[in-house]
Amino acid sequence: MERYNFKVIEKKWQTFWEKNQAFKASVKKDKKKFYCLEMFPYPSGKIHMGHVRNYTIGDVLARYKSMQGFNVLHPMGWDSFGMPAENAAKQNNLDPKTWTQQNIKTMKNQLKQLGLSIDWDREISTCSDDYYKHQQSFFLDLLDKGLVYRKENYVNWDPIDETVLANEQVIDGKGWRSGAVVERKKLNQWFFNITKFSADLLDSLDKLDKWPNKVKVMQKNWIGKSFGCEIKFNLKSNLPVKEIKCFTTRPDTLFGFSFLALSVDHPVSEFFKEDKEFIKFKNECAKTGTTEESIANAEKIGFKTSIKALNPLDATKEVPVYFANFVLMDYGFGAVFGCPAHDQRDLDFALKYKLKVLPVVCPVGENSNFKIGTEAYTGPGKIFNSQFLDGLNCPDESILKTIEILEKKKIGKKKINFRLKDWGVSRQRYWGCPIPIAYNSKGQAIKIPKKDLPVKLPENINLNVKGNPLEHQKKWREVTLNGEKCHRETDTLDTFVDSSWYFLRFCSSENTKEGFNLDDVKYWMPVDQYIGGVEHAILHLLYSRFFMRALGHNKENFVDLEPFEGLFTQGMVCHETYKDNDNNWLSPEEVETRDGKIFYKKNKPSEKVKVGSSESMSKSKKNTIDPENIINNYGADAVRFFILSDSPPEKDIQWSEQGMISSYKFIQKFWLLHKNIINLELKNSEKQSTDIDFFTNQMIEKITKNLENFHYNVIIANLHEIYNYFSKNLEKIENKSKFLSNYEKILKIISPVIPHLTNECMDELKVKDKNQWPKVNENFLKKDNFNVVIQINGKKRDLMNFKGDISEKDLLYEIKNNEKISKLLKNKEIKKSIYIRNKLINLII
RNA sequence: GGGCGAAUGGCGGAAUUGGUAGACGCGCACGACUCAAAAUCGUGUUUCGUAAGAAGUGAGAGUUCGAUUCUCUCUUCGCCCA
Repeated sequence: MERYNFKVIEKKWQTFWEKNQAFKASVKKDKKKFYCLEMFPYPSGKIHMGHVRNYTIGDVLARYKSMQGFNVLHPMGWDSFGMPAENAAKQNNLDPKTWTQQNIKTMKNQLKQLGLSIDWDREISTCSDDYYKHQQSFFLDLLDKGLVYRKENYVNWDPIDETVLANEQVIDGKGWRSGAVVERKKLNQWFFNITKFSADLLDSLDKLDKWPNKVKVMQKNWIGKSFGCEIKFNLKSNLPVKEIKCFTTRPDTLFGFSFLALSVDHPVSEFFKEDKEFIKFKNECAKTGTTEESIANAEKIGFKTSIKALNPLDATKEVPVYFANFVLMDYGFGAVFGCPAHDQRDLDFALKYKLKVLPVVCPVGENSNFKIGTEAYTGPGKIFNSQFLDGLNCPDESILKTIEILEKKKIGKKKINFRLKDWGVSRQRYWGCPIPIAYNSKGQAIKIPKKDLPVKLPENINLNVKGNPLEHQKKWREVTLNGEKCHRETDTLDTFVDSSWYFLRFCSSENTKEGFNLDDVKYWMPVDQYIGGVEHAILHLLYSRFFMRALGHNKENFVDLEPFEGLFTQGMVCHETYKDNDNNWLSPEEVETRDGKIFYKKNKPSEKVKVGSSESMSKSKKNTIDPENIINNYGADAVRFFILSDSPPEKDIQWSEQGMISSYKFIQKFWLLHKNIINLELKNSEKQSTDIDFFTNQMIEKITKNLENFHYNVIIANLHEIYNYFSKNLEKIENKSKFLSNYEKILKIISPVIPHLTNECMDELKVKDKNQWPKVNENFLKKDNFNVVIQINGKKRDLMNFKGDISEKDLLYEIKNNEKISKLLKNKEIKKSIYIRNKLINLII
């Protein structure tokens, strides 16, 4: 019998789909739409297994929804600006554009080999000026709306990459790519005013009921709403500044106030800028970094000033004012009041500088002698040592009551504070979207007129220079605006900007005039199902949510503001890691398994290899498997089948060569089964049992349900069940046409997973409506007979087959004839029986 | 330190308005075919026990006729935030 030649057949169908524009999407107002989107890839060279998993999951869904009659939009594009292109181009003396385009070509070809149902006519690439000119236009719109502004700000500066890093690009105080110790530097930066929408971004999370809870919680924490109070502190000093504002969530601990700590960037620091000791201290602080994490882990240090602060509730008490490294200028007011007894950070500081520690919250079971040692008390209790606040229940009553008092005395007011900061979008890099701004001789920022967009990136320039290569492009920088000589902004936009609206662009990717057409967007948006890695849970998703609001801001009837109605975060693809004796990573190709142990393949075949834990595939650990090799060896259907098989899609999956081979065998086996089926020579006897109808309809129901719930790994198990059932029952077939009509339905319901094989099979069967999801025939879901579990005292004792809906009385009668059960019931009285129709009976004796 | 989640055979995992635990696959064992091997096919595979039977879903308790599923306490692991 002929083997299944996946190379020929997969190519055949991929060509067929392309020629027939099988996946081309267009607006059809009378049809219900389904927008299925997977996070678009960065064109880094070749696709990796993570892409295979992501896009297979999306493709199965897109094909299924299309078969269900939805008008499906399933596009793909390239997140093609970013540092890797610039770095690679530097190394290989190439233009980033050339490098990127080559990669796109390679990866597009690889994706096509997977047989994805993508509308390639809508392909976009963020580094193309067709795309970024609209982004520049949006930038100007947002500027007009007051949602973009420029300010001087401290940034995380990566001295190796010579660029500004976002807080989340700083890990343990080091650059996420270079590993360099991050410094603080003051630069003029462009900001998106994301904090304007803090409250809405937070509150709207509740509406996203098709998002994983985990992601919503992460966003919630990130936005970080806290309820508290802003308090005015009077100062005693010979400086002109007489008061300072603080934000606190614990105003009720005000009587435990023993120092005031300011950020080194606080306006008050202006009066110290000549002070050598202060400058030294400030430089010391610069080493701490700016992330909350690095600040939390760093040793708390302070610089004592001669200023005193008065306790706003009792002006007879004064405390020292410090500058401290743990206070951030961009949270609250850059000043915190220290209450060491009830805050660990404040306590560490107070102990170090020998400041007073007065407890004001007394835990239940303690008395007024309660003392604080080296651990702050943050739990509940009763307020004491606090004059008129004494006796209040902490925290519920005490916080509100204190705010009330402070408001009455006009020294404080209720305030809601967010942790979220505005989004700094300036990057000192070449390979990004140019910011459509120029500066005149006075340094004023002037908008590039929309008619002059795009501001194109200069091409083929020398990248091997210090700092931002664009700064060296004298000619490019020159521009005349309103008759005035100006020079262009040389910073480019953070690439997260590119990906914050690409889903809108897909709706009308061919529109050259606007970024998107409002009617198209109204039809296609929101994305019904968005699929991607959980690593984008915060930034990309939050920025995209911001963009919808920013673009829609002041615009009536824009679209529902949430871009992604459904979100699914898939797990990573993992593989064991291997090292040689010198701790160098080894790739899976360099090792082999013999007698359950792992050895070198080549140079030292008798020496064992150190096997490490299984981790997500990464080039640095060399534990990657190249999808292209796998597709070439086993075919796209087999890869799709395997990548869905072993684990639920939301969890990590373990790459397994054995599993891959067994998936390949399944495709081959199924083809043989198919050939056996179509070659059956049977009469159409009337005798055929309805067994196969039951099987088929139950399978349709099961697979439909599993598709709806993303239980794709269970669908693979269902496919095995289907194979097992058909191969075992082939000989029993008596009515071929009935059999084939069931088989047809089966081919359809498995086609989203293995589309090439099933399309070929359906073609041979001359199936007409291949792209239609079969309906369940309810008659074949209800069985005539049921296996009823017989329990005695809750323990399963036997299984008996009865007609459906048999009465309890009849059933008990039948049970008594059961030898096994009657033995157990002998001389016993049945005190009670619980009967669950068609399922179970439990006899209590 | 806080939040969220998870824990089921040798392994990946399945089963939810509380009702047959271990679907399906991998691995393993035995058998068939073969001079032999691979491939393929068949049978078996939670543990203990020859068996009858008993135990069994991280540990312990609770609710219930009945708990992998619900409640509480604990342990371990993962992720996020600090």
